Amino acid sequence: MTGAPSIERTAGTPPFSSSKLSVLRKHPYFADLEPDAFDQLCRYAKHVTLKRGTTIFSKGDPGTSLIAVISGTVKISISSPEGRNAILNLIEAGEIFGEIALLDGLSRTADAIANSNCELFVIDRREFIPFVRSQPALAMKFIELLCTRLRRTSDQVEQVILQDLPGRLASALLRLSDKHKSEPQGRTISITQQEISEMVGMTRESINKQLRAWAARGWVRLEHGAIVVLKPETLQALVDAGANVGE
Amino acid sequence: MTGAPSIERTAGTPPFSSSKLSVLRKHPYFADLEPDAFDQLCRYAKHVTLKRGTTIFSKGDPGTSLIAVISGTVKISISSPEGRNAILNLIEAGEIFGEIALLDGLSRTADAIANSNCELFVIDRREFIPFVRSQPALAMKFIELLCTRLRRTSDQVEQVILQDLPGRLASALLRLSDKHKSEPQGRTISITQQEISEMVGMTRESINKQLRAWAARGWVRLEHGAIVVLKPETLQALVDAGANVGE
DNA sequence: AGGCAGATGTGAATGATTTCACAGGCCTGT
DNA sequence: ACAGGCCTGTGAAATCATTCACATCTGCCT
Repeated sequence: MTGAPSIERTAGTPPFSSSKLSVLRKHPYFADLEPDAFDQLCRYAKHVTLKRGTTIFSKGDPGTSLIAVISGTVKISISSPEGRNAILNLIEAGEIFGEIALLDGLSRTADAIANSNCELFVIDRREFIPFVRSQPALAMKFIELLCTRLRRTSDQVEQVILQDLPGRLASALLRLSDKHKSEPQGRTISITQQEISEMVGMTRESINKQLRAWAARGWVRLEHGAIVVLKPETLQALVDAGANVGE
Repeated sequence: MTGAPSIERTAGTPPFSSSKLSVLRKHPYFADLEPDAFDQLCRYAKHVTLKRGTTIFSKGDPGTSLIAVISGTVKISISSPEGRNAILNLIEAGEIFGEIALLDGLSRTADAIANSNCELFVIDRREFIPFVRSQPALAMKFIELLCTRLRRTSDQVEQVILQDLPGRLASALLRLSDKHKSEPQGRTISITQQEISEMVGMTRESINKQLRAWAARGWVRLEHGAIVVLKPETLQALVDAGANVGE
């Protein structure tokens, strides 16, 4: 919604603090990469900081870069002509996105928007492709990444087609809470009900009513801008059952 | 629904007629592979023939093989506990499937069932993985394949969430008819309405009513077990509009 | 402290799809 | 040639989710 040009064409900030790299270093995509290779990769990257709401790229843009999130979260979404929109994924610190267009050279399949203030690393295709050739292990890493994405997206199709509102909502909550389960705040998910509704593909009102019904039974607790999953097993059972078995 | 064991564990038929390979050879995945490499790949393959309805593998199975379709079509689908099921893809002669589990070594994400009598080539992971290492270009091919699949699946999510029945049906018809547009029978799609309903994720009855409405306007023609798309541009316009603009 | 923007909570009316219950048609196997 | 099994066609009733129209509530900015 901003009139700003795509991030990919703005000037980068060549030097960057190496401490920021630890977020990436820890992540599975890069963890078992040789130190040299990793450093070289970082040398190619542009460091970018941007404010919540900034468009990073839009569906249909020629996509020539891979982007890593250093801090903040990025929303991958699609919107219809009538203004409805669907959130396909939320990318958090340490994760990367934009790999499809990078790898096949075609246009971006969705919009990417900063969902909070963000710091990113942007790696251009021109520098990246030759680099991959010099590091065959990296190609394998990307194959794994693509497989993971494909599994996740297939799952989404499955759920949207086969499950009803309770099932879809439950599995969205479980997926989101699993992402953070090892962290101090436990199973608290920081997200608005509006955002959940766009991930699940149903209206905010419907989501709200379902969440309150579950809150009344003690399965979740609702906070302002957050949801705490209290009974993950119960929600999981709901997903496995496939439909309203006492929603 | 058959009690037969998974295809992957049945004995193959080592020798096979080389003429059958031309179906594969023509396809983009293998077209620009060196002849030697291609021949070697085929030597690893088991040739299997099976009848309509046979289960090739099921969701959750350990997936250790890549499968190429020589003739017939294979249905990739998922079913819910209540018996609803969703068709994710139809694989036709010359195409391959099962690559996700092959590449990441995890379990199969969906069921694969012979949708007609089929001839297949089955390549085992044990033989395949070393082969990929000896042919780095092949890894790139698989990255492309995965990207294609990911684009297609993302599109599906987008449509199921953002489009209504007419939009989803129209785009399913267009996708199916595009696959065969270069063939003699033109835009005739051989498929039952039941199958379409499972691809689109709505009931057969709803699909039937919509199709008849379009047939009355001359946008499609319905035959027994087939649909002819007469006005692809009109259907495309319907998809682009995003919703009922005179469905 | 005031006020606005974004987030949440609710009910009634509306609308889209599903469910259910059939009927006829077409093809295939025997 | 006939029987049974998939396909297709249709309408009425029931269900689920959306839309619409508000009322709070919270936090933040000034």
